[in-house]
Amino acid sequence: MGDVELEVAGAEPVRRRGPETRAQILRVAMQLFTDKGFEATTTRDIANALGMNQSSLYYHFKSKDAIVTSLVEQRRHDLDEFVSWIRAQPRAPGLLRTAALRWLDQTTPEHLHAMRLALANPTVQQRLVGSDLDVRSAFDTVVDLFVDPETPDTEQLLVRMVFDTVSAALLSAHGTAASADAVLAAAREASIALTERLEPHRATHRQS
Amino acid sequence: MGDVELEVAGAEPVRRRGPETRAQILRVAMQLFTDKGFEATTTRDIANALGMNQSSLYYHFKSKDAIVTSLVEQRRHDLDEFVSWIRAQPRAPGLLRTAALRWLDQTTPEHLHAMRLALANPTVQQRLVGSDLDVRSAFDTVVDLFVDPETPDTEQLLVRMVFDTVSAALLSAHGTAASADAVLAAAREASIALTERLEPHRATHRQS
DNA sequence: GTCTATAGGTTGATAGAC
DNA sequence: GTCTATCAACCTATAGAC
Repeated sequence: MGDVELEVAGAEPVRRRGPETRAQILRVAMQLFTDKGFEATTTRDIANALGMNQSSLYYHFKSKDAIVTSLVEQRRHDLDEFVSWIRAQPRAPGLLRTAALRWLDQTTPEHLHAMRLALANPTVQQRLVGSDLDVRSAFDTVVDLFVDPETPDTEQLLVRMVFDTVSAALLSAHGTAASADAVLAAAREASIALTERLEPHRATHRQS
Repeated sequence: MGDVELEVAGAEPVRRRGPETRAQILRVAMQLFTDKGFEATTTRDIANALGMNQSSLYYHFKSKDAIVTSLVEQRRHDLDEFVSWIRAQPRAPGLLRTAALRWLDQTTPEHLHAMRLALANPTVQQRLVGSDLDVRSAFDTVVDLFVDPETPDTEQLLVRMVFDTVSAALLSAHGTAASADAVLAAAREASIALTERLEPHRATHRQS
């Protein structure tokens, strides 16, 4: 394989490493895991990108798994906050769109990185199913707010898709020159279009 | 890791293997690559699922890579057919939706399997970029029919998303009990909702 | 904190008998 | 066609010096 030794930090192998080596490892690992995938990225790759020895990583993390895990934790935390917020909202017509748009508004560039990482590593996510870091299970509770057991499967799925428009946009944008802003704007349009279909009775008043 | 030795064929390790061993290998490999990912699936996994020896695979395929490659080829072929069809269509208003729905109509269960495989193995797809089997490049030519260089990035991305609704639906459906039909129905709804936004002047006449 | 050295375990692939 | 045997390569992780 043409292993082209991806440039990671923007600079050469990081020469001067600040006091927060741990954070730098995470930054580099995030990039490599996203570009080459978790399994295809070796601990040597990460260490080399930082100009350090492979074994030195193990002073900061107890295993390769602990590195991804740490990366996922942050994302799971943000998600939990969103879930709390939405559970606290009164159920009102139009809440689906309101919630979806809020989810989009609070999506930072870091969130986008995290989503790219998740998209690039489905196996890692799958391995975390059932654990504290299971991302999908958090969304389940959100979806349940808008759906009851009698709701047709197709509609249940559409509700999920409303909250997954950012991932969908990232998927379609992959390999193109689309900016982060374009991705978010497209996701917003998609969320609006989908909710329009799920909550057609609108366009009149907006709740404060 | 709790390697639970996934049941693949529905039956125990395939006892009687027909004359088309090659096809069986492909079937099993498709399933394993989708469930565990290409890198995490060993040639031993594949062989065991078929009740044969690891080295025997190399009589039918020259390498592990050749197995995935063969899997991707079929999908690329179907895509090319769709591209030819759409290029032959006259450009008319509403073509975007017409094309998207046709794309959905011709989506067979096998296509869904192939898309699941692709979603589960982003790294494999990336490795194929630029080659004959690059799937995304085929879509580029489709998207170009509906977009010119001056089109805003956001709209370009939305057009891509119109053709990616099946992948998006599969992504959201992952881990749920949604059937293939529900996935396709949701994808259809999404395509309609998105094209409604991109081609708002409709709902009047439909071209024959 | 970072290094050298190395253990211990897999993995993809080949050689050759049957 | 399938098997046994085997290998070289590579990877994660640990031990211990500095």
